[in-house]
Formats: sequence, C-alpha cells, structure tokens
Amino acid sequence: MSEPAIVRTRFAPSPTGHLHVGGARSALFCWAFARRSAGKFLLRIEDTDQKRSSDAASEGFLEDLGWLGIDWDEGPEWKGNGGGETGPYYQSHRLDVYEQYMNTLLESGAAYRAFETPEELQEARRLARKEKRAYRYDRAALDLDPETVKAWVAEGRPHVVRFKVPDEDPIVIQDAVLGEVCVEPGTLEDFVIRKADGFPTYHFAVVVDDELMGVTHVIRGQEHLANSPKHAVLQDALGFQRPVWAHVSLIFNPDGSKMSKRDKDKFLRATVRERDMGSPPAEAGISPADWEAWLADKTVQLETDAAERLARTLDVQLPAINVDDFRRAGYLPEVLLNYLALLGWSPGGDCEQFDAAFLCEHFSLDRIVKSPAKFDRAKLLAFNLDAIQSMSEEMFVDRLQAFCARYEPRFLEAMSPEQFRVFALSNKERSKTLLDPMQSGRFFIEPDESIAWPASKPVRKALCKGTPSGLDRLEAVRPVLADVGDWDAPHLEAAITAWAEANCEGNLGKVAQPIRVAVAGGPVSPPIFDTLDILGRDATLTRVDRCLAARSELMGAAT
RNA sequence: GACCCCAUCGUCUAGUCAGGUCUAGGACAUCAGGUUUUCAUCCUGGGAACAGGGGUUCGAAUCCCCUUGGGGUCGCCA
Repeated sequence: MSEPAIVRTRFAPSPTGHLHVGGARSALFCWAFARRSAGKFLLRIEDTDQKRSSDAASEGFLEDLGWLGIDWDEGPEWKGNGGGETGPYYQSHRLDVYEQYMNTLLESGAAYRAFETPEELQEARRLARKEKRAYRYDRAALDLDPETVKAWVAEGRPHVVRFKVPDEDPIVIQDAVLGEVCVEPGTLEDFVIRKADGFPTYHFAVVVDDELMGVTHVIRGQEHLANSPKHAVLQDALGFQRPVWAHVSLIFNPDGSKMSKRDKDKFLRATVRERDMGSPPAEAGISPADWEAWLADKTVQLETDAAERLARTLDVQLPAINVDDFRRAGYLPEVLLNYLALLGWSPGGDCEQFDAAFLCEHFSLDRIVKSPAKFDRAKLLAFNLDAIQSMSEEMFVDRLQAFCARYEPRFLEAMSPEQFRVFALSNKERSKTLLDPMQSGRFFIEPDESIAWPASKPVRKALCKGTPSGLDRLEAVRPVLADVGDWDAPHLEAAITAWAEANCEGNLGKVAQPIRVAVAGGPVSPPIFDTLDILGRDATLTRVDRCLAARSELMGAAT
C-alpha cells in the first residue's frame, strides 16, 4: 500500500452537546497528525440526527476547538478557519450527494429496502437476547417479490435501506494503532444505511463524505472500532479507497467508569442524597415535578442550566468533563492540550511538558498507546500550576484579566487597574488555576460590613488565643496602620515590620495573622502587605475596627 | 450472551515492533524531613510495578499459547 501524497484528516463531531475531553483529544490527534504531515485538517459537522442536533452546539464546538488552538483548513467558516472546495461541511446540507450513491447501491442490488417497523425489530432483538444468541437481521426483505416492493414504495410505506454485507470472506482492516483487526464472515448484519426519514445513517454519510473530501487517515476513539468493518465493506462496494484507520483508546474516570456528561448528573444525585433533600431549593428553579421525576429515575438527566443552578445553590463544583468546563475552571488551553496529548500518546523518553508546536513536529501514529487511560485531574492541575509559575508577570496579569472579563467581571469593576495588577501578582506564585485568586479572594470585593469572623479554629487561634491575644495586638497596631504615610506594600511593610520588631520579638506572624483574619474574615489571603495595599486604607481600618468591636462575641465563642 | 480490543508503580507512561545495556526510567499522587507572615508554592529524601501460568531461548517486561482481569460494540444515535 503506497502512502497517499497528501494527508487529509478530519474531526467529525455530532453537535449534540459540548465538546468533551475525549472528542477534543481525537480532534487534537487528527490535527497534530495533519500538521506533522504537512497535510490538511478538516472539520465536518455530522448532524444527520434531526432530533438531537442543534446550531448552538456546533457553534460551541468551534469555540472550544478555537480556544484550544486547534485550527482547521476546511470546514465550517469561523473566525478565519474553514472554507474549502469539498463542502458543504454540514451533513444535513449534503443529502442529495448521499442519495446519488444510495441509488447506485440500490440499483446494483448491493443494498435493499426493508419494511420492518422499529417495534418488530425490537421484539426480534429482545427474543434473541432472551435465547442468548447474537441478533442479526434475518434478511427477510430479500425474499420480498420485486413487484411487492415496488408497490409498497409507490404507496409510500415507510422503509429503510440496508446494505447487503458480503459474507463469504473475513473482513480484515488495517489499523495504525492496533494492527490487523479481523471480523469473521457472517458476523456483521445487514446494517441500515438510510433511515425511514430519508436521511442517511452515520455509516453511509461518513463513507461518502470521507471519500469525497479526500480523507486519508481516520483517527478516532476505539468506540468506533466495531464500525470500521462496516465502513470497509461499504467502501469496497462503492469502489472507494479505504483510509488508514487509527483507533485511540478511551478515556476513563479514575474509578474506571467511562468519562461522560452523565457524571455531572451522577455527582448531583449523590450530593442531594447525602444532604437528604426532600424538595428542590427555590433558587435552583426546578419544578417539584421535574425534581421528583429526576430523583425517581436515574436515566433522567437535569437540563444543563438547571444542573448548573442546582450546583450553585448547593455550593458544589460540578466535575469538569467538557473542554468548556476546564476553561471556566481556570485551566490554560495550552496545558489542557498538553495533558490531553499525553493521554494515549507520548513523545518517548522522559519528555512530558511540551507545546502545540512540539506536538505538530513530533506527533506520530505509531506512538499512540493501545490501552485505555484514566483522566488524572491532579496531574492536570500540577501541569497548570507549572505553566502559571513559569509565565512572565505581565503575561499572568493579562491572562488573569482576560479570564476575569469573561467569568468574574466583578473583580475588574471593584478594582482599579493598578489594584488589579497587585492582586494578580500577589496571587501568581500560589495559583494553580486562573480561578484560584478569585475563589480565595472573594473578601476583596465584598462590602466591609459583610466580613464576619466564624468561630473556626484558625480564626480563634489568630484572634483569641495567647497573651497578648491577636485582638490585643490588632488593637495595638491599629494606630500604626492609621499612620502609614503612602498606603502601599513597601510602606506598610516598613511600618508593620518595625512594630513587630519592637513588640513581637521580630515575629511578624504574630501581628500579620490577626490583621489578615480581621480584613479577610478567614486565615487565608495573599501576602499581608499586598492584601492591605489592594484593600486600601479605608477598608482596612474599617474592617479592623469592626473586628475589634466584635471582641466580646469572639472571645465568648472561643471559650 | 456474541464479536472485538487491551494488560509495566495508586495514576499517566518510557522500555516491547529489531530479546541481553532493566537489580525497570520519568511525571503526578503519596509518605518523611526542611524553607515560609497565612494558604499555596519551593527544596531534599523514601516507598511503590513487568496480572498469573506454561512454552521458545544461553538469556524474556520484551516472542508464542492459555487463564484471569478490564474495556468497547451489538440502534431507523453518531
């Protein structure tokens, strides 16, 4: 088999939801392989399921791919990507093309019409299962007399078209990852290639499109492995050249279950059960009827919006599954891309961290791993941390700012650009994600009056324990704060360090921690001088005074 | 149940195709110390794997077979 001169790969999602990490990885491998081979990467939207496809979802796919930095040479036009001579790239716009090829198969007898109803077939399958044998369509329609078929078609009787699978020889397909995969004759059934609604099935559309779009390499998840023999026989019947297949193993959750959108639903169910909630929380906007239906039946899933509202009211984080989930959670696209590439592929040796350019230079099909991989969030997080730490300060400020503009605009509204800069930089060294600074720094943008001091252990330790107590020190240092000349980190540091030198044997923590707790309402904040700098003099003093005023309650709670 | 795929530390993997350099390397996680004004980071060190059984061979993580385990598919979804 001679290698085709120009490599053409494609990613062909069905727009029925968001791009999840498994799909993203397939797209990444297709893209990297095309780039490596100086070929073309195409994007095709497989929207032949009228019931489930939506325009919004295909838009989301494009957005997610774009964010990851995966560009496509041909496909839907979007922000400079796409276009091309072999379109249209939405299958729903290619129906006439499929019909043409469908007719050649029908005329040659390689395909035939079948009139069984879905109910009849379901019953036959049920029976086969009960008798513990593999179900295969019995080809009953082949015995129909041609005149009858003609008459039924003429009267508009609903029917599908099935492909007559040749069953003399084994079907052998070559896979770049798995090697030779062989299916014995007689195991494939005559699968449907045109549905009763006139739309081609996935199998047929894929084969026709891949041929017409000149696709040379099909890189996809192993859940498709069983489909490839079907595609191979169709390609043979239509006189098409078979592409090179490369089936990549699947991605799983740490517990071994398949990583899927359903995980969010499962997670919410578990939380609700744990908290023993009888009725839906009002803020979630779920009707009691929907709530009941959802809890009663595990196969019922909440709408995405409802699920997100419920998670917010329960104050829990839904597990990240889709590319967009990771984006919202503050992961960097280049990190997700790096991690995804490493899930099922490696450049060899000890090299782990690399960028898209490296991938495009080194990616190869023969280094794809055959065994399934579990998605390790901890490792992804560690990579994200590394990437943030090795970023320049300016880069971090810019990216955090862009992230805030999209997901946390309140931080930009509440701070001046200078304050935001200090906020960003003081958080950089311990941020694992772009979301971390905002999660740990809520207190920065909350009104002074809403700061409260829960009777938690660290709070008590910082304010109440010891002699003198933290509150005593806070009271003593208050005038020093009020007297600081220019309110910025260096001046604050000079003043407070000097005071600590004189009053706490130079132990800055003894005074820093009470101040921290007073202004933040908890034991965690950026370095104390930066924290006060960002807050400003007024907010700092107001919060300190409020904390001091709460002295008796705090001491009372402590005993 | 039928068909197909897979099998190295807890996890992702290097090594396997061309058997010896592997007392099996790296990363994440974990454990123990250390640095640090909190949290986090950071530094040093430790433990941790060739699923089991048969072959082939002077020699097997590497080749073959079986067993076991895991997974995928079995739709007028894609």
